[in-house]
Amino acid sequence: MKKNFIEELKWRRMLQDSMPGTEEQLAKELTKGYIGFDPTADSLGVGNLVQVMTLLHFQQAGHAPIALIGGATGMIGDPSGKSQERNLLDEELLLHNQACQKKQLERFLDFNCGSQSATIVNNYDWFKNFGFLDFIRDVGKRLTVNYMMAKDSVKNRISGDDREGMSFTEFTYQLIQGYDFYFLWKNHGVMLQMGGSDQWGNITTGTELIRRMDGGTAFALTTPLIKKADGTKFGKTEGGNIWLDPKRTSPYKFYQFWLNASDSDVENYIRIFTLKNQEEIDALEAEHRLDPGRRILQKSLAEDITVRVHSADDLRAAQAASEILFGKSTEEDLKNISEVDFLDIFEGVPKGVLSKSEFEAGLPIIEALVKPGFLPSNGEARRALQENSISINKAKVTLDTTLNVEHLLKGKYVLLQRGKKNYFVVTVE
RNA sequence: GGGGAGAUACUCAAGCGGCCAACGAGGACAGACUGUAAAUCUGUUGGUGUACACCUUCACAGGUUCGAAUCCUGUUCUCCCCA
Repeated sequence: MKKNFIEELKWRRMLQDSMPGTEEQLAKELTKGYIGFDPTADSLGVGNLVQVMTLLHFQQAGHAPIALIGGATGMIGDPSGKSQERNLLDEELLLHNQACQKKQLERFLDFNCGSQSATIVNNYDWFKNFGFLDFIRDVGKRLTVNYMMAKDSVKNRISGDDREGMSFTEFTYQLIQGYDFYFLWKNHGVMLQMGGSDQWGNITTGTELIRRMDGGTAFALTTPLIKKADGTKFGKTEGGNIWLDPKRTSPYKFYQFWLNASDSDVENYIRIFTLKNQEEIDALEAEHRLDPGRRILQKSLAEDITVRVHSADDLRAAQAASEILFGKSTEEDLKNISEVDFLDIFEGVPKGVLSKSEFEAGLPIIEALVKPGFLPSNGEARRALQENSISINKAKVTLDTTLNVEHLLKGKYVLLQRGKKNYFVVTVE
């Protein structure tokens, strides 16, 4: 039985807004719908995952999803939600990024299931030979500047307190994106564009163009922007973005990111980022409330999504690593694991080197912290020690500690740690 | 082109010529408490030595002074108003 797309999004809290008639259109026939992705990086981030999941639900509801890679629009930069002009990207980089993102999308969407198969298009294909004069004549003529100025993305940039002004290039962005929709509608029969709620203005420019150029009808649907309870931006940590690419964000960090979701956020996340159905989620939430400390929801969220994005093996490794790093493990446990496991667990952890000779002579703790590059200065190291925040091989140490060969794990590693979460592996050679 | 305001550490933002490594707020980090949370409390937040010390910092370059983030000159940049 096919799911009802709109209903599905609603209970998952993924529906912000849709144009009248959208639901009827979807009920009527197999519909093609698309979402645009920005190829500004060679990997999608967790922020993009909302859109990926939207496409996945769309496909599961019996429709055909299209991912549009914004090769052309990426060169311009979407002004929505930004107060500063974007740096432009060159063509070669865009193509590389696009190829990488495509691979990631393939992990979610089914690209080979007949009429519902997912497809990927690149708007660079139809823009690269579209001349400027042709464009302003055929497209630019259709919309008034007044209409374009009324969009929030533009208004915020030319008025408002922290306005920065905006270049003509960015001003035309909505026309380019609008034309994408027209092009897909005209040539591929695409009836629906979806996106985050910040895209509403750009999407409706598309439906407006379709109406004015060909008198056609098309639909729009947006998902809410994910907000965290503390008001900070979703998908970013102090360390930067959380990416799907394991080379950028290790599966361990990825797992930890979800596991660390706050109680107030996780109820949204589990609806949005997993395919668990309503009953499963209700049951998990009930269990979670009985004992929030066990973090049932966070765990099942993190497991589900880590397996989907990475693999079951990566999940196991991440869990094992978490157990060692955060569980009640001791120096004994560290000594007992194999070298392979050790390296595996600390794969994503920063590393440094010390020479064997100075180690054998006995190394004052401060030097051991600073020399390999774990802490930036002696003062910092001293402070950290006074705070009682430094551990060697999971055991707290004090200022007067001296490191020697007895501290070595497997004969050549030392695990430095500041606080609960900051680890550093020193290799002695 | 004319006039005005400004440039201080991660960010915002105080700073009578000496008591300024520089108030305060936010952020970040750590400790206690916890659930690897939230909230709360506490501490830290230029470098070296740790004791009062010394060194490098308040856009840049000079100058005045026993002494300058603080005064003067020039340079660069930013913002605002008028044309």
